Amino acid sequence: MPERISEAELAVMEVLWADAPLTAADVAARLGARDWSDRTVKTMLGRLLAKGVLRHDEDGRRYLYRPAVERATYVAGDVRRLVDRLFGGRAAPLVAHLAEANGLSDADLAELEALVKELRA
Amino acid sequence: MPERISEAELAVMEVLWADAPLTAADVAARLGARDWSDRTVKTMLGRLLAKGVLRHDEDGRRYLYRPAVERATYVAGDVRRLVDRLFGGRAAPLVAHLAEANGLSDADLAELEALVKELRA
DNA sequence: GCTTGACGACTACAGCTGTAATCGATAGCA
DNA sequence: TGCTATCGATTACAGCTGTAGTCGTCAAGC
Repeated sequence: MPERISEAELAVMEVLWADAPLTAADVAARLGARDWSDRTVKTMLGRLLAKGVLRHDEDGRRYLYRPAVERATYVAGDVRRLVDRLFGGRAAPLVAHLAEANGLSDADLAELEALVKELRA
Repeated sequence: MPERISEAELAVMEVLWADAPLTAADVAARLGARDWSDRTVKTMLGRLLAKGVLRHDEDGRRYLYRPAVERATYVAGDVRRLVDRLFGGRAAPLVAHLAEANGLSDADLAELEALVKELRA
């Protein structure tokens, strides 16, 4: 059962995937670009705890937060949802789409060629 | 400005991308698997009209609905959002992820190899 | 010791989403 | 011509999301 993480919640997760454990204040500080009130950050942390994708340990009177799911796990779930929703559950058409949409540079293609070669070996 | 389409709304769009124009009743009939009340289908159609992704023409006392955006356009936008959100805006890491996550079968890899070869030519 | 500031818990509220119900007009059948 | 089934328009309502504000407590400085 892959827990859904919303857009704003994801920003918080990214901070903690990059560095953990952190206090709520630390997280807020590292979300400078978003310019949220620290109240808002607290709300996000609370919701993420409720969803089970964050853990917290007591540190005196406050909490230290850290991810309870790995980024790769979340990413995999999200990609799978996209593939299921829009490409009939098959990855190959998505790759074809990326290629056709000019989403792949020459360098990407070279890299991809090497990757394919390796996987087929 | 790519209009967001929710999960349930997408089901309605898929019906109309597959065959249009259709009446509300037709759409409801083709959503059998979802088993929605036709009220619900009407709500979806109304919201999709408001979002500008559907058009309707009058047909006597009722409407005939058809898409105002192509499926490929919507898919491209959605894929781009995913790539931006989780892969730093670069498509190659997504492809690598798909490969590593065993999302690609042997047949997919063969197909992909041919595709890469063609694109690099 | 008393005050103030930090912290977590709880509450708020509007917009979106899923899932409908109700209302008013009308078209077709009896 | 009057009743009923149908259609679109409007309204409902709970849960999620973005974005906070309020409250009670406790710790640290004065």
